[in-house]
Amino acid sequence: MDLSNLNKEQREAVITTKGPLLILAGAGSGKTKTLTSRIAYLLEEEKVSPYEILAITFTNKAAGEMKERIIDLVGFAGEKIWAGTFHSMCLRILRMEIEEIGYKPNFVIYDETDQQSLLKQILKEQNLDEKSFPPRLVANTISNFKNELLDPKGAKRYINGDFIMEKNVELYEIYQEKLKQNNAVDFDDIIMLTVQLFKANSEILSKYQNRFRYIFVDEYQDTNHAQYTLIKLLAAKHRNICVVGDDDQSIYRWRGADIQNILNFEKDYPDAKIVKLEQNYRSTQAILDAAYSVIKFNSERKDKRLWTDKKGGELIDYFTALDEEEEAFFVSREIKKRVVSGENTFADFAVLCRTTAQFRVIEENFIKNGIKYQIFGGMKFYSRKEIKDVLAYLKAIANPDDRISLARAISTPKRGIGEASWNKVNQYADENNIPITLALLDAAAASVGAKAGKAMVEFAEKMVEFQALSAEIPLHLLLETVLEQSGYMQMLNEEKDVEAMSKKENLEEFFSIVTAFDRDHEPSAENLSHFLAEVALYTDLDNLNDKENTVTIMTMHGAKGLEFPIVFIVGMEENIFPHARSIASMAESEMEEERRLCYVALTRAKEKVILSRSLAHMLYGRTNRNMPSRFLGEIPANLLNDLSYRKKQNSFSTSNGLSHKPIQPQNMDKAEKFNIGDKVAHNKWGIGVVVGIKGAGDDLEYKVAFPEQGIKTLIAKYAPIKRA
DNA sequence: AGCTAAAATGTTTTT
DNA sequence: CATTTTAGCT
Repeated sequence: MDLSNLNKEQREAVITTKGPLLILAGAGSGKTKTLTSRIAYLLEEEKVSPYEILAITFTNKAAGEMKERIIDLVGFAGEKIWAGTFHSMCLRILRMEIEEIGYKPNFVIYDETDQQSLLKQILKEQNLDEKSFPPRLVANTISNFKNELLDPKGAKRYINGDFIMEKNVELYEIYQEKLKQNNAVDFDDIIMLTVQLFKANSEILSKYQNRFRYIFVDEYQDTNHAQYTLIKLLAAKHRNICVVGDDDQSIYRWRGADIQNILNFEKDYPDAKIVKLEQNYRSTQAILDAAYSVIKFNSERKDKRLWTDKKGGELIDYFTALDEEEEAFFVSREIKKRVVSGENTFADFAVLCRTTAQFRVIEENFIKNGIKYQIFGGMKFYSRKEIKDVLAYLKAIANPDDRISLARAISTPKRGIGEASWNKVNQYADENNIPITLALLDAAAASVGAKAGKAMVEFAEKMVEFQALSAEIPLHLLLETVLEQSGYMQMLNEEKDVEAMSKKENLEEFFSIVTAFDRDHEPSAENLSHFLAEVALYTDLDNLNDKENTVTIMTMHGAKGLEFPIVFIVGMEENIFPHARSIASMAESEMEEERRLCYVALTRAKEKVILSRSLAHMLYGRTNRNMPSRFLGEIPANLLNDLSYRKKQNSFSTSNGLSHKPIQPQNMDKAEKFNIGDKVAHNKWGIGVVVGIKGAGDDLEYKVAFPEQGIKTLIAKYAPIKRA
């Protein structure tokens, strides 16, 4: 196999096929290329079967891309490797083996909303009020336990006489029982239960240990204890484990990621080989210098510095706006300028935000300015109300024990069944130890009122019918039947507002997703569960479409592993970035995580970074004023280019009176006048001839004929053209 | 039970 | 400011 396109370190990583290997890969150091080459090398040179390879990536999209690249290198065999996220891999195992630990194979996955509903219900039953036990916090505590592989028993050790913690552990215990009763698992269970399964049954563990002779884990710095243990168990037999990571890019410690996993790799595997990839192929020297100048303020890191052949590069632009509207306008203007001049296309840009709440202003401004964009993160498609409603039906069909989904389905549309009646049937089911569906059919015996009782029986009978259908007819037909016969469609048709219209559109889209699934799956109960699991693990990051010519708007977290020619980072303000919570926490470690996030954001850029902030900021209906982000101050002034037209102004002296002056275009003074027939030189397209002139002043446009590209329309004030 | 209107509350980051 | 939760009414 030809390895000549790899550098020395990359090649070393590729040909070290036996034993533990740690690849410390800096941002943009060709990590994916190295990983895919290494897998291709195993397949081609060492004749390893693709079935023996497990590759764990951070998103399903990354897994798909990795597979594609491997297929490019070695052909169809690449299709057969196991590649996916921790969650998708564990789910695949659980689907086959979960009965071993007392769940049924048709289990469903609870998302945060389902989790929240369950917790609220438990709090009510326990007479604990939500003020002292905010469900969010309880869920968080439980999540932390699970990430540490602590079951309720194990969690007791952490009470230490703390009343709140004691209650939290009690709640955890009940929550876990209820999940099992509902035959449901939450996100963290997916990992924890797989570990429990492996620990409970050595035969099953051996099966997978034997199978996976070669294991890869990407983004190892962001694995938590449960994931770490899982990999350690799986790799124990063959010990051919290759992990890739960068401590400077660890940005998920808030959800349990443990940096020690990467730092202790050498302790876990004393014979580990370590390869460092420090040459950066992505960014210019200016960007790397800026990124380094920020990250070097962290004390909790191994010092290292990326280098590149791409000397120089453009300075980091920096703009101060009056308010977020103007900040968004600035972004639009900069993008438009470069697109109209022909230097870039929309797809070259990303706008990175610290929080999803910042998306809206940007989005609205993009719409106003006709900038095409895609948004990743924020409100997910599958968490929309109408989608969650139909999913509740499907989940209850797949798993009749799922009372959370059943409760949602039974009350949408309204059937005259209220909380009181619902509680009665639940109690009746528990007391007689019968499935909830049977209890519903026997509503009268549960002493539910006549009207509500009749509705319950009707509902339950329908659900039983749907269940029978689910194994026989394709999903899209099942969906259609459910929407019709449950009265859901009728309910939507009666709502005549705009909302209802958009709900219907979303359901249409869901319908086509389901139809697409049907194309390569036979109707069966298993495939319904399979579909629901796919939906549960779906993130819109997986849908990132780089073929569309659009600007990408996303969080900095979402941008991990991606790259763009030009990156905007908006909201460079204290309290936004770094986030107010990490400032308030006083823990230096939280600030260091923000700083790593800044490092990740900066190193996404290939050619240019454009930072911005605004002087006034709206939060909860009040105007706030934030200081410039400390990270701005950490970038040396000689790397920054201040674009602000009011740069001499003090940040706090601009309260009132300042009107929105139009922003002056940067190269106004340079704009030359041309006539038809003049020869002009364009930065990107070379020499062309002016063949048309339209408009005047700021709107002056030239039509220029280029030999290669044909006739292009250029806005005079932005176009990078000179007389030739 | 279920609607409407008033009141309260809240934002990191995500598999 | 938005969105969600609750109280009060029918």
